[in-house]
Amino acid sequence: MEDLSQVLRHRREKLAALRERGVEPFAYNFDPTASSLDAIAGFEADEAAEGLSEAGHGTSVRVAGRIVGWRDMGKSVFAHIEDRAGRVQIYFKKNALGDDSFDLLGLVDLGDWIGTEGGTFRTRTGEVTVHAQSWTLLTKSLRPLPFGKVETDPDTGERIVHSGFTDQETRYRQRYADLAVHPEVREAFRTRSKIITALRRFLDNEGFLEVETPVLQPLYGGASAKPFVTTHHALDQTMYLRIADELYLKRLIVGGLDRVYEISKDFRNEGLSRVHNPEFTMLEWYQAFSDYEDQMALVERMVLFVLDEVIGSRTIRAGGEDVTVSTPFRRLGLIDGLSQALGTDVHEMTDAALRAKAEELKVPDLGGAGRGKLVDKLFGELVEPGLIQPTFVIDHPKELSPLAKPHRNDSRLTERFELYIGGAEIFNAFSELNDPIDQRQRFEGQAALRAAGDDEAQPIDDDYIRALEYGMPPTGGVGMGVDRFVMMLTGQTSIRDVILFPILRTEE
RNA sequence: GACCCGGUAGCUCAGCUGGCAGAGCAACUGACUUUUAAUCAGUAGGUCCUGGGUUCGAUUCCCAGCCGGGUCACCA
Repeated sequence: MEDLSQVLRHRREKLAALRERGVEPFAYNFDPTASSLDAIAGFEADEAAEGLSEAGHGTSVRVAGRIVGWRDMGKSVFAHIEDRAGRVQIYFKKNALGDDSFDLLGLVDLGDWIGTEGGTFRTRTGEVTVHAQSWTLLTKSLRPLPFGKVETDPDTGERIVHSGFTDQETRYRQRYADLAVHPEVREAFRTRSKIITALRRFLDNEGFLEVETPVLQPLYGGASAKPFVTTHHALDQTMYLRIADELYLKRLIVGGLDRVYEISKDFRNEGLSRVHNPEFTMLEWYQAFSDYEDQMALVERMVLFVLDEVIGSRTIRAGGEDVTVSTPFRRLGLIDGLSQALGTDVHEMTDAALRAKAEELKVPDLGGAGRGKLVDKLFGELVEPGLIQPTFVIDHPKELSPLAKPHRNDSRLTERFELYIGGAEIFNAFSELNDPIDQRQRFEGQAALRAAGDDEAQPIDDDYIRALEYGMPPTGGVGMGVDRFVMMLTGQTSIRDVILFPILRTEE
């Protein structure tokens, strides 16, 4: 006999007892006629139409679900089952089921899946309930789920959970158990799915084509990040998991697919945090003939569309404040914002003065940061945390943006924006650099940084240059961190709460 | 990577200054045919994260490690 804990042993014993009595504990199928909530709604409709039987029963239903509540009264049992729609109470009565069927209920546990059929009725306390005429075990659960006791506050109707399942580590490692006992977690991931569907619908309506580009790439690019590296054996070739989709999508613009988007898993070999998971979901789109101004307008429409379609409110909880989203979003030049914060025109400051300011503020990890990086660090320190209301931060220094087009009015800057909401960066976009000669120079600048030890500088992609040489029309492009977008819309504060299976160290 | 907090029954947690390991819920046995945190009576259940050390004796103190959470750093 396996060395099982007492609770697991009891379940195995019940499994054996079921088989002894000729019951298959792992059934093959069941055919419900209604969801839990449909069963309740059906009864209420019958009741309103005065269509109940003399016994007070509505239409008979077949429902199936996981047992989440069990109150044994001796010769009757009240249980709750839960399915995708919600929960409904089942009433098992000995003289309605017969002795054999009723006695088998003794081998049922919380967490088992069952199907049942019967008429619906309203109990003395008013709850619409299925009066079981028959029931069947669909799956025996051999491991107890960590259900809390659920109480409904009689005054407020609020759901109070006692002794619930709260250990973060176990909830992430055993997401199946977390989902099984937490309807609100299931709901959060349904919302995530709806948000992604809404994003797709929005872009489809705008005439974009959804495409798929390589996850395994011979050369990575499109962002500054360390990649995961692997080997393809047959080709005997080093491959990288993509860190961004950008360069492949822009190749498609060159090819004449002039509005494309991709929703992808990207991978960055970096640390984990509340807002970083090494594997994360990115949405990128590229639109020919548009610039970053056009894309700011598109992003505004997109955010409102998703809020209206999915959340049903334009007020969300972000960065610890209620944020009411209204367009147009505020625009703030990165240099202007920093100049205001410093009380000095940044353009007038020497590199040494910027560095001195950064050191004064104890900005960490300055290293050999150049002017652009200093400006960016100072902005991040002084301005970013206050960007709670939706704000486009625009016109970043050139050296920070090797794939962005030079600003039409200021060659030191690029046409770029990042959208901040709740203090978090969620969108990043440019007027895309399409001059292949300039692009090669930018790549070479990156190569120099790389040679100087910056392992996140972007490698030179000759094939991408070749594509640009054929001619890429003026193009606006946007990248969005989907996980962070979902966090923002749903008020979650950890990225792990919007990713079903976040990365954790392996057990043992 | 640094710092702080945590790891005890299936779950949620208590365990004082080192002295036989505790509760609630879940489980098990019994009672109960409209209950809903059902109720009542009883029973069982432990690698106190791991490995060392100190001690007559360690869940407790010390050291090292593992795993998680948080903060910071990194990640434009």
